[in-house]
Amino acid sequence: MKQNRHTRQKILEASVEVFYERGFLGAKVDDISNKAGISHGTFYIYFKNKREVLWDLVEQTFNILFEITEAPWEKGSFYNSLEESLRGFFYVFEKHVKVIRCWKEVSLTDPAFMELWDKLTRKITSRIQQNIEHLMKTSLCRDCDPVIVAQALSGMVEHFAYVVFIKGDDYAYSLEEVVKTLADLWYRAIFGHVPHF
Amino acid sequence: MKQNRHTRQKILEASVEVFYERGFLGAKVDDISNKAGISHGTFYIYFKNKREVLWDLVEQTFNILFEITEAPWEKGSFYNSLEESLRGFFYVFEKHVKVIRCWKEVSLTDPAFMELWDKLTRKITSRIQQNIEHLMKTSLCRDCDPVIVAQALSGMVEHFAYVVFIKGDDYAYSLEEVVKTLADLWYRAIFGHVPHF
Amino acid sequence: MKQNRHTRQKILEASVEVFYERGFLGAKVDDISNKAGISHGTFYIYFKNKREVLWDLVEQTFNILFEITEAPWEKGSFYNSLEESLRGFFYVFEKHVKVIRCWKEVSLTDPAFMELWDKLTRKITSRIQQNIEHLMKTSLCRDCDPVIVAQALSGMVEHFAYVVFIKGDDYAYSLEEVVKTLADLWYRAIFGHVPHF
Amino acid sequence: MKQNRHTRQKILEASVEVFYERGFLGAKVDDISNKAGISHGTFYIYFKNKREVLWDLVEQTFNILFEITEAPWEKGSFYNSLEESLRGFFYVFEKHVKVIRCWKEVSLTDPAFMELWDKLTRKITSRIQQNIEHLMKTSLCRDCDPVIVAQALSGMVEHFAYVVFIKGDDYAYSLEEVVKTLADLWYRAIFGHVPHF
DNA sequence: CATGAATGAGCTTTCATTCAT
DNA sequence: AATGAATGAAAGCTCATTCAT
Repeated sequence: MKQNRHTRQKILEASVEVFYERGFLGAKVDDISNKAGISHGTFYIYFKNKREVLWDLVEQTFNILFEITEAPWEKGSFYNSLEESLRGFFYVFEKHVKVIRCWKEVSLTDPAFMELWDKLTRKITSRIQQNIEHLMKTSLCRDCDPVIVAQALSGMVEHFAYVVFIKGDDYAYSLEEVVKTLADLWYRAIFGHVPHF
Repeated sequence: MKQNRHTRQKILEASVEVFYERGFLGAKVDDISNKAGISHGTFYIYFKNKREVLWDLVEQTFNILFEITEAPWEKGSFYNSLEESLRGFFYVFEKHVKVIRCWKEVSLTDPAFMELWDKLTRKITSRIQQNIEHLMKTSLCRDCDPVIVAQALSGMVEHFAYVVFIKGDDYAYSLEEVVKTLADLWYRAIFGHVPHF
Repeated sequence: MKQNRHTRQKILEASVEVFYERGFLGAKVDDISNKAGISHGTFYIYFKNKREVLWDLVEQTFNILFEITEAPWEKGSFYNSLEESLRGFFYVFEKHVKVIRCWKEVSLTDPAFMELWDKLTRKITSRIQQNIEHLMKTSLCRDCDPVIVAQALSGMVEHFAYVVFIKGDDYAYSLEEVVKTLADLWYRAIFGHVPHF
Repeated sequence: MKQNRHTRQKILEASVEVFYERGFLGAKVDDISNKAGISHGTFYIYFKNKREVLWDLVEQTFNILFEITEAPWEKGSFYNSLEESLRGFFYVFEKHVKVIRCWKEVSLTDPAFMELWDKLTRKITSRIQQNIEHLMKTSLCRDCDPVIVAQALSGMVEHFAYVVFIKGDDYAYSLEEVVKTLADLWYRAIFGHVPHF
């Protein structure tokens, strides 16, 4: 039973690497079992096929990401909360970037994965949107379509995470500086003036 | 000869659709030739394999996108230029979104496609970056790392284009409103105050 | 009509070269029509397929080789006749070596070609055999199985022709010396003593 | 593991037959796997393609043939040694004739196979050549170009082996008589007189 | 006659999946 | 549970041959 769980874990870990190196469609079950140090046939005891493996990985990632979006917004200033949120997002994104990349790859053709991604995205953007709507009500924020703004700002961050963690761009970004700059851009984009700390 | 060009064109057009529906790796040459209304063998008269077809499509798209980034920045106000640029970008992106999606899919595993995408991205962000650096010199813009800002803002737009044109989100965005909102966000993010028209 | 014959000839000539370069099975009709400077379809006006082309070439070669084996044995000494025969054989073999090589290649799997080659071989060896039998009757030749001897000696010559003309061995053979040496070997093998000129 | 070796062996054995029946280029992997009693896919577990199968077979044959040319020349009389050598050669040749035929077929178009054949041929002829040169020094042999003679005599034997084992000529040769006759021809060709036993 | 685009049968090769051990 | 040899469906690709112009 312990062995069981251990082997399953080995397959999951190996899959992350193989999916990342070759892409989901390019990954062969053989690559995975080799990397996991198990025989080809053993793979099929634990998973029906490689899609099930990815589904498992993606569900784990989904749950973690979904959870952090529910973390209560920090009490302090909006700017500090924003910065903290971004820092947290980048931290989790980095840890799961290999799975996320694969998730998005498969979403292009597999509706179930797409659905899950959308669910997460909707959660995130709707939260930002609510925040903006709240700020608009209290007149702190410029008037604009909160849906579009939420989409745009979350997109900006997600896109940046991709660039930083996946492409490993020539320009070596200091993560702290990125967080600070993105928070600045976000803040100003909404409030339309420079924050006074 | 005329027939020639016609068949080649039919293959290219069919490929765009098949690649979009099934993804590049999921697309079979048979699907393409069926959709193009030609026999299996004919495909191979015109292209070595499906990668060559995508390369052809991507090169066309690259050239168009590369060209529009060289269009001189409009004389008028910065805000108007920005809006016009975004409008132009969305227009072209929409026309080529199917190829672009595939391009990015393949870039995950094929360095040549990645290289071409990077070349485009670098061109776009470096242009934005120069613009920001110029604005910073004339003190119109807040002090910040121009590289990160360029990356973030172009990412915001690119990401939005994806959402609008590929996912066809439930929320039916008015393109004009999107352009206006993104221009606003962009403008405020840089200048840190509301534009006076 | 003249055009006709001319085109046919071009195909035959091109085929010889292509068959030689790529082997019969490796030769594509496209290679032949390209080398002949005609269109792909034109080939099929003149020949049913590439086998027919080779058959035509082989028949020509067969007729020439068959004919020279009927040339009357020279009046003079046996040794001189032998030398002259070998010289003649090498001369013709060189001119037709490309076709012959292909002929033998195809004979491995195509009975008709094999049959034709055998017919030639039987003719040649039976002639040698008769010669030997005649010499044996007149007691000039050592006693031995004329069939085996004929086979062996003709084989020796044919094999050498292959080496000289096809492989282009490192060792640059002087054709005259080869003829002389082979005639010597042949002569001594039969008569069992050195010839007195 | 035992199964493993067994299947590989079955493929090799089936290949010999199929290559012989259809020629190398005419042989289909399907023919081989059918004859071996395995599925199509299994073939590719053991060999990359049919060329690799032939290469394996040819290497085995090469090693055996190469080895026997290194067998020390028998102590006794030259004639007896010669006879024994020819007998040995015919014996091995017969066992491997199917592979040899294929080897020569492929050599026409595949340089690697040609190279290996040449290596063998050079070894054989150079050994004969040395033998002749030695005999010439001790004045036992007539003066002649040892290279040409070696080439010619080895060619005579090789050619005969082909005729006897591949074509299965109408004339049923007694192998013993062939060996004796070829030894006679060889001996007299070199020494120029009849041997006294 | 000449053309060359189009065809499709036929072959090669890969790899997810099964199953006897 | 674990193994890994065997399977065969599903692509990929080639090229001899046809046929409308």
